[in-house]
Amino acid sequence: MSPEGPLRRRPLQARAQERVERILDTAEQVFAEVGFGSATTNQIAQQAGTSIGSLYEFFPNKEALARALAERYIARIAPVYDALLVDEPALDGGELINRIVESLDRYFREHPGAVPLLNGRLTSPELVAAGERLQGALVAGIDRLLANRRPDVIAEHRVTVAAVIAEVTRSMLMMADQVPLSRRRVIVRETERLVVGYLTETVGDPPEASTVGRTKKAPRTS
Amino acid sequence: MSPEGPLRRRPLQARAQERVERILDTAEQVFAEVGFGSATTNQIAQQAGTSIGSLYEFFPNKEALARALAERYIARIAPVYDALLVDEPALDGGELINRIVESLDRYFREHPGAVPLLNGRLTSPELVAAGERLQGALVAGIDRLLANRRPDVIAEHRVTVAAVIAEVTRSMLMMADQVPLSRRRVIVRETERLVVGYLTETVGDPPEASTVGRTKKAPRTS
DNA sequence: GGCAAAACCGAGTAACTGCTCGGAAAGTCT
DNA sequence: AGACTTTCCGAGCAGTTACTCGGTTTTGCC
Repeated sequence: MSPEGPLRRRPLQARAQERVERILDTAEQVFAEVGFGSATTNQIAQQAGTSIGSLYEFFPNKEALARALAERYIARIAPVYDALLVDEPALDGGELINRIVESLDRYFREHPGAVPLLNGRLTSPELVAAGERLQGALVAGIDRLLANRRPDVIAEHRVTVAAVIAEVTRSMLMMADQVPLSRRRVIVRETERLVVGYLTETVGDPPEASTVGRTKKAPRTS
Repeated sequence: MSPEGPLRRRPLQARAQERVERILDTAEQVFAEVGFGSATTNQIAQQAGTSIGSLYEFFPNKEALARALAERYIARIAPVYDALLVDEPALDGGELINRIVESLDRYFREHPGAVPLLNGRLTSPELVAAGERLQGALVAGIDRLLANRRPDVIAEHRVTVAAVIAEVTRSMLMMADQVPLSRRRVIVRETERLVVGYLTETVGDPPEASTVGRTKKAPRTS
């Protein structure tokens, strides 16, 4: 689709590869700080401890920086998403939710660089698109899990529920990322409650394994 | 706090006032499209059908555009928030939630210009700060409502719950804003379910009016 | 060591940016 | 109409930006 790849020339030597990584790290940070538009390539190069010449040796232009950054994000995070979204029959619904939410939280805690991709504050269209693709993968994965566990729910409703869960999880985790660590745990737990409560309310699915006798129906809101 | 107001000179004649409004409208649009950093004052002026000279006649600099925009947002939306957050004893919990969510949704539908303030995609620090102030008001308001209705919940937990509800509502409404109108209604209804389900799960509060005898406690998860 | 390819550098350039300024035009008042 | 204020304009200035290019240094290989 894109006329040219993000890299003008592929770095062959280890030194150059490290340099490219360092440039991307810095770009990530600077973009997050001042936005894509206000970020300057000169500053990025300098802050990365290299020269603009070297930067442009590998990246054809400023936008390519964002594109390469997006690709790096996706490459790093995609496996995590995939692993997250395989069903594990041993777990009940609530435990499954806990696993998903907490795994995502742990990932973002350990890789804070991936946060900007989902917090919506990005300005480069490339990065925004990458974030949306990722979120789409999360929706699809949750939808698959739901289909597995709740074949009775009709597909149309199911995809809505999946989208809601994905969005809420994303938004809450981004919120958790902006508070001190002690509070972060609280928010993560609230996220789990939120999703569980929502599922109970919509799909009538209690987090416990099977029906325990409580036959409370979801309210008819017509 | 701010050394100078956002306007260099206040427009006195009607023509000038309209011009200022048109400049702000355009700035809003351009900021949303390309971000604050990449937006150029020349382009904003031209797209607003005026000249840079006129733009700088009223706005001392580019940042002042963002500041004025933020003030306009706040001035427009604050009354809505205030009206939203007064308790109405006639309504039960679920109805109250519905009122809040649907009023907010209606406001954003009728005033799409206010959306950027809360969707997090803004780049100017001024606008981000304004959005956060607004969100803070929502949290405080919900907290007040909760305190009214549920004096048994301890304050610390209550403010957490309020923050979660505010964040989730915000995030869902922003999501609703990006889909076609028919789907939008669906998302709004899901938002209500989400909040109701969450309240049931955490505070043990059913949307119905008062205690009906069920003394189910909030789950002890520690 | 010799040599070619890869990597690195940073002063320089063309283009663009935010913003000014002097003057023309439109509005208001008497 | 005349005088004064407000509004409008856009060429142009000083500073900045993305990006180039010629040359130097480093690396890999014989």
